[in-house]
Parts: sequence; C-alpha cells; structure tokens
Amino acid sequence: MNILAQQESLIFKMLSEEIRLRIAVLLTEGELCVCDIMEVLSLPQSSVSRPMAKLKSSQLVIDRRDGRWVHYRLNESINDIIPSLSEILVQFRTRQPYQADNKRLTEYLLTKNCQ
Amino acid sequence: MNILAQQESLIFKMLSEEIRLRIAVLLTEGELCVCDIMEVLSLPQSSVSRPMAKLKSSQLVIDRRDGRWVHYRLNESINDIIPSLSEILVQFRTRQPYQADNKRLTEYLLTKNCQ
DNA sequence: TTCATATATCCGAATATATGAATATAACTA
DNA sequence: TAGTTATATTCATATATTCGGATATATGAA
Repeated sequence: MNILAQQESLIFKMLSEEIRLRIAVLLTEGELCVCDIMEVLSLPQSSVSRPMAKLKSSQLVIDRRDGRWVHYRLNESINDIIPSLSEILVQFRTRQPYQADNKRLTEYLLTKNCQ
Repeated sequence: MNILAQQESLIFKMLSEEIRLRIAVLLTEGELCVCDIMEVLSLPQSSVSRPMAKLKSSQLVIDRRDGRWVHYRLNESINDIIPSLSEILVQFRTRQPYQADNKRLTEYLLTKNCQ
C-alpha cells in the first residue's frame, strides 16, 4: 500500500477486496469485534485481524479497545472523502453475498446475547 | 484480476488505481479518445490504452470506434452497481489532482478545436 | 505471578498487478 | 498496393498483495 496514494484511491482499494468489502457492509449494522466477524464470516483470526488493520490505516474504520476486545466501527467522516459512501454500503445489504452475511450476523448476535 | 470477483469489488478495484481514477474523472466531462488522454495526462500510449481495456472490461466505460479513433465514455448504468458513482466522480473534479487534470483537458480541447 | 483469551504481527509461498518497450492490428490515405 | 496513424496486445520484469499458520502482545482472571 503506497502511503502517498490519494485518499480516494486508498479507500477504493480497501473496498476492492471481497473480504474487506463484506466486513465494511457488516459494520453498517454497528460496532463489531474481531471475534464476531470471524464467527459470522467463518474466517481464521488472522484473516480478519489483518484486514481490520488495513481498514483502520485507511481511516475507513475506527477502533476502540474494551478490555481484551477491540471494537471496530465505520468512520462516518469517510463521507468527506467519498461522498455518501456509508449510504452505498447500506444499499449493498440487500444484495448477495452481503445479505446472507448480515442475516448470519443477526442470528449470531441473538445467540450471543442469550449467553 | 479475478473474473469471479463481485461486480462491486471490481469497480472499486478499477478506481483504486490512481491513473484509472484520474481517467474516470476526466470522462465525467464527456467522451474522450486515447490520444486525448495521453496528451492531457502526459502518458505513453500503452499506459492509457491498457487502463482503458480494464475499465472497459469492468463495464465502467463504454467504447465507440470512429474510424481510427476509439472514443470512451462513462457507462452511466454503472450507477446500478455503485449508487451515485458518477456524481461522486463529478465531485472529485474540484479536488487535486483531478482539478488540474480537468483544467489541462479544457485547455487542450480549445487548441484541438482551433486546428 | 501464571494461565487463558482476544487481537496483532510476522513469515514464506502463491498470486496479482503495473510498467515500458516492442510488436500487432485496424482503418484511413496517397 | 504501401505507408501512416490510432489503438491494442504481448513480453519480461519489478513490485504489491493475499493467505494460512506460527508467534507475539495485551488484558484480565485465578
């Protein structure tokens, strides 16, 4: 990742990778931690943690540590770089594979709350 | 470029490369041929022709042959894939480096018309 | 402390991408 | 036809990216 890249290109690059895009769409539902995403997308830990580090470095997401957990959320001010980006991501929720992802997220959050 | 990629990811990938993004923003002004873009961006022929082939294969642009020239334009129906993408590209025209590119384009088109 | 858990980072291999130079193709012109 | 111009494609190479597994770090609990 070229540090000198235009901010616009860099955000587009983040969204050009399938897993990162699916994670970004999941985050339109709210804050999630790495283990939530691992579970919902059935991915090994480093395949979630690494993308999150990239998303964070591009400023597309913001992290917040809470004890052992690190919660990630979309950085709403990304809309200053790509106008209405967060609305675009919300629209993707009605398409595959994002729709199925978000459905699994909803189910997962239910069982998680019951514990 | 993975042919199986989601269409959304593929479009974002197209825009994640600086030259392709600058070309896409130029095309918000209207149809351009390869030699116009070469001139305006001061790039060698294959550094314009190759990106155009990729932009075309992703359906972000449409080409039209007119004799020896091939004219490219933005595919407006791309907004079905990425909502309001063409408006986003238009907004980039007020930022650098796109603003300077579009200024050079305007100047270039003036001299071209005078010939 | 020591252990367990959540996350981050590193490593090496595989794959993808971008680039300039050279060559090919397509369409017009003399 | 031969030559010219505009564009496309190929080739070799340099660079970037991704991925799973291994290891490191950070935090809280016993």
